[in-house]
Amino acid sequence: MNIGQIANETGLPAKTLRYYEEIGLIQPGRDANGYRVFTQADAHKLIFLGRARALGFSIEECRKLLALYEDKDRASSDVKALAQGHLSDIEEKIRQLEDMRATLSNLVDACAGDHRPDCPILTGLSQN
Amino acid sequence: MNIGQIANETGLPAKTLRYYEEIGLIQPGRDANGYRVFTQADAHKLIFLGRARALGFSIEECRKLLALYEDKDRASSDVKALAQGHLSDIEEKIRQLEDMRATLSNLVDACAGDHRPDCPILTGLSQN
DNA sequence: CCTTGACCTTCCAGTGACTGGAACCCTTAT
DNA sequence: ATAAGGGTTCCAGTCACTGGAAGGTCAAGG
Repeated sequence: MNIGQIANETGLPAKTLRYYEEIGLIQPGRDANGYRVFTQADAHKLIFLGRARALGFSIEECRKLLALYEDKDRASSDVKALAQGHLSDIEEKIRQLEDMRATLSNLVDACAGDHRPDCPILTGLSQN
Repeated sequence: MNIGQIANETGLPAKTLRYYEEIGLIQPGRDANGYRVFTQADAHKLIFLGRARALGFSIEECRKLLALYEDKDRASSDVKALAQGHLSDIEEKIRQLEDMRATLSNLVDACAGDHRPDCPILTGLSQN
């Protein structure tokens, strides 16, 4: 399959597939005309990658997940540790965003939002 | 004040202050020796910026906030609109992260995490 | 007077994970 | 012959810094 077809099948942009090859996540073959040739195994791998990325795993984490996935002798504890680490990261980010939301929504609620210049949002950002 | 002192006072790294000058957020003066000279007004502005950045406003949003802050004829509705837009972004990000957390924590919970290779996390990422 | 150390300066490169665009090649249909 | 719709490479840009190199400035100590 050519890059366009695999892009369709996996939902990943062709640009991304080229990038993944460049950084060594995938190794598609080449046709006589220089076009990349993707197998069904590549498609499978790419769907795996797409899912992992959608769960917020970094590329390097994806690389490790892929290695574990392909290592039939892995210990599931290794996978679990990686996933739990990432889960902690996500939870930390959620906490930070919730802090921001709390502060910001207080400021927004306090602001009249009319034609007058007085604004608790601005004074909240500048004061104290 | 020199850059080091202002960095101390505002909690922002000197590198960041130079960057903020480069992109036109601040315009410190210069001493005869070429050193940047910061006033108390600069410090005030930088603290404002630091707070806005800590609330997740982008640099461009900060630029607008600063302009509104310095425009004594602004309408508070303009500030509120900006802040509400950002608040929506934050809430959207929280939603996405919570989705990730839900999926990921299901997978993690399903994984035994022992020496055996069977791993619901990997199968969850690869299947269907 | 010289040196040391702590400042400061500029400029360049790298981060992560793509994304856009230019310039060009290949294939098929008209 | 040409046009459309694939594909290729390579370079630049994104965002908000951050690290580092090479060098200038300043105050204190020997």
